[in-house]
Amino acid sequence: MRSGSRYRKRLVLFHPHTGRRIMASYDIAAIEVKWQDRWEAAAVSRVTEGSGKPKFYNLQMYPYPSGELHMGHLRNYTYTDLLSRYKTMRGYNVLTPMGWDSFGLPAENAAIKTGVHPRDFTESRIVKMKEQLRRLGNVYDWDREVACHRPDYYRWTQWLFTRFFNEGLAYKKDAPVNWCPQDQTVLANEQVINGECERCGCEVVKRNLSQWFFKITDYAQRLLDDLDMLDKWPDRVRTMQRNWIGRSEGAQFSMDIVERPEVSIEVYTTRPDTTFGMTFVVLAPEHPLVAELTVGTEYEGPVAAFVAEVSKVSEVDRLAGGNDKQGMFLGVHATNPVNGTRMPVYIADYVLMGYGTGAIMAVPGQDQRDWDFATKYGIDIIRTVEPPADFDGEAYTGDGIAINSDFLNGMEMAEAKATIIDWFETQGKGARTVQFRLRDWLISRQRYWGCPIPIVHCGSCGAVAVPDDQLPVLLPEVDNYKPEGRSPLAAVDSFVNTTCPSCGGAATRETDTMDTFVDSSWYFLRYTDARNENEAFSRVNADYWMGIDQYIGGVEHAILHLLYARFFTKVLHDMGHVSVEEPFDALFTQGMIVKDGAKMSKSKGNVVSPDPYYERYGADAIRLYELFIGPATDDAVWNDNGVEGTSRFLDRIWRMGTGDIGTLTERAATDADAEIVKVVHRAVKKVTNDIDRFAFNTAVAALMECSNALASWMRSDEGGNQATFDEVFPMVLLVLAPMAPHMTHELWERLGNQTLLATHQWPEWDEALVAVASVTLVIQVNGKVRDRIEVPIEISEAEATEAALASPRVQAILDGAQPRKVIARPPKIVNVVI
RNA sequence: GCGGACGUAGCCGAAUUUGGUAUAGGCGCCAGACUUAGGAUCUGGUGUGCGAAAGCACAUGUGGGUUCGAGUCCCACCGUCCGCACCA
Repeated sequence: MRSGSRYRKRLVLFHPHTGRRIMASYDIAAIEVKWQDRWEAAAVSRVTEGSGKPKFYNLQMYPYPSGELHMGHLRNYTYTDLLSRYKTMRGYNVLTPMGWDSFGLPAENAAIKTGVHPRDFTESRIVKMKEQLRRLGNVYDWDREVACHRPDYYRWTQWLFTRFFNEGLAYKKDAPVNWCPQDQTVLANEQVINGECERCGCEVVKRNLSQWFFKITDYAQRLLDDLDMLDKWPDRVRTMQRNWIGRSEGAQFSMDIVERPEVSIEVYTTRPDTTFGMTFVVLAPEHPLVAELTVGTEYEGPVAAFVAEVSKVSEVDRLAGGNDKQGMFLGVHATNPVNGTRMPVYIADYVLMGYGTGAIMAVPGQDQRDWDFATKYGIDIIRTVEPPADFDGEAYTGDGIAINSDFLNGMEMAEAKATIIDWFETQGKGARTVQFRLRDWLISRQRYWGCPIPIVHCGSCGAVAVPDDQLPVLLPEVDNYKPEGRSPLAAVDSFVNTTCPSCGGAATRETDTMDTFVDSSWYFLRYTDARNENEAFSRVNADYWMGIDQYIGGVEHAILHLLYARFFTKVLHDMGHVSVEEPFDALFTQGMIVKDGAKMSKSKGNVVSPDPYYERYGADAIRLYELFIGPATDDAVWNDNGVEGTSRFLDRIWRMGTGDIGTLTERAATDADAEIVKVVHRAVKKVTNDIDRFAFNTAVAALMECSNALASWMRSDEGGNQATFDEVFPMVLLVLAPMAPHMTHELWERLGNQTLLATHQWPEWDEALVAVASVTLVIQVNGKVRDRIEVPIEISEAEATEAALASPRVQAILDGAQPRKVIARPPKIVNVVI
């Protein structure tokens, strides 16, 4: 890219001979600052709940305050501001707040490196980020700013935690959890991607630790069911959530152990119809019965060794084994409840303790995993579903007729399932059950820069919630931020040692902090009442603004944040704090900006800073290119020349508005004048419809086309009509304003308007002008375009046919012959078939 | 492996509603104008092949199909991306 401001350069350039200023120009920097000040002074985005207008809650996912915005980030911010300004002009009471997801590891890691307090680090970056958002021209209701690291916010995060705790929705338990050795903290399942830490990418290991969980599984069914209501969400995101929740229906039943009559094994299966085909039983290596069944036997030693071996292997490697399944016989047998068959009991690495009962009935005939294991260890295989005649696979998992299954024989899968479950239930041996893949949300973290968990551990009272009047539990100052397997808070004696709020005895504080996804699970509610000192938010305000009419963010949160926030909203609904059950009525997931084949990121070194573009082209041109770069849903490749293009377009609008293009005269309107009015009305309609469907790239294209037409009209020999220009040019400015607010505001003012453009109403188009009187009728012969004629739009089928056949081109091809068939679809097309 | 999305000029992309003018708009490129100069601005051109032109033929990943007509619908394949991945 070239350096130096084009606009500044133009300001000093004049034609050397004529003295005429040869370049339309304006001091873009001065105009930007001027209007940013005006918007602030006019408080265009400060809203109250008491407006008579319909409300519109416009929200983007609040960002981590990194301090450095790059072109990839700006796309998102441009969309939000565009929508904010557009909806305001459309007459809505628009809430567009902004805040900071300001707890988290970057600030803490910086503190470890440089010693600067995470709070100071974070606050300074917030200041920088706000400057950058202002520079882009974005307007927010800053009176509602929230930052989750500030005590006036996390006080209420803690308050919410204690509500969850009191309801039994927050609990502490010992469990094998995901431990990230790099970040020295535990992670939620949702934060482990293919066995790796979502943040740092290093391999996660399992550790048995006592951790805090939120009981999101209590809400699994509702979280699943209500996805159906979210019809303004991308299907993709809903599907991902459905899969993550992972509901399955089946049966649970127990089996007696032949050698140990006092012991029975519970199994869960989604294929109870295949129970007659069960030839062995498998326990997960971590299953509690493993030790019990082998203690004192010859199997005890080898099995213990095997279990130790398996637990050493990371989950990734364990799953990476694919078809090579490792297992071991336990020396005992189980009885198949449906036919009394005696079957060996194994442990195997392919059965997971965390799902179902941690034990399975193995049916190799109908399950490929069981097939693999059975063939490896020489176990019987019985088919109980008749495979299709042409089936040449191993296990057959599809639907079919039950065979070798006694009273199920001849039934199809669904009927067989229902029948056997009824049988289990009447025999009292088992029951119909539902399983979810979703696990409870692990929220404790062994890190400093997060919200302290407001719990006191008392020797006699157990875990006690910190009472409301003692909130917030402030983050203590620490000497060392470095995590060493436990929270840095644990090293602060004055923090740890306290008294029990319940009995007054000596007690210790919980030293873990919360996952930052807890903070972000309710911030949108705080925005509705951000300065409330007595409550997290008032129900009146929350009910006025919720649900969020448009939520914009990255698809990377499809499961994490979006699932947690839905969970929180449902809990708060159930507690009576808010009426809605779903927070986000409409969700839009925008694509990323890609450069050199990767998402822009500091670590990849492919970040494009907006600074030089601000210098040379200004905020409006950047915004416009962010909109124009491609479909909003798709990833887009950054093109250094793109801003040049949108800048040229803006420049043309500017020169048109300041009389530097063509001529305008006072005269009676001509056909060309009438036509340009139509062109503008059509553009207004298209821009409006395109914004409504998030097709910003085509909205910009429509305006470019419109401005090209305007310029040609003004440059034509007869020039443009002043009255016509005065009628249509402001319309163009108005619809361009949400995209390029600075320049349009300036021109709007220079055209003599007293009112602020930002609060002016959106222009209406006249359908009569949008409608076309005549169209091009395409005449095809055998599907190939052979002629085009102008016809009135209301042309009849007969007239169109006649006109087509009268075409000299068609006549020439027909050469006197009769067409076999004529298909007329007036006024668009006639196809003559010969 | 399973599921989903996508594949259009040199590049990014358009073709909304119901199958009906494929390639809008931008970038880039070529030529010209104004110029001491142009990296500004303006004018014209720009899918491929044949042709002086009119025009003709061929082009939406590949191959089939449905249809008067397919970028759009159906089938198979190739490629790219995303999600899930021993969840019983």
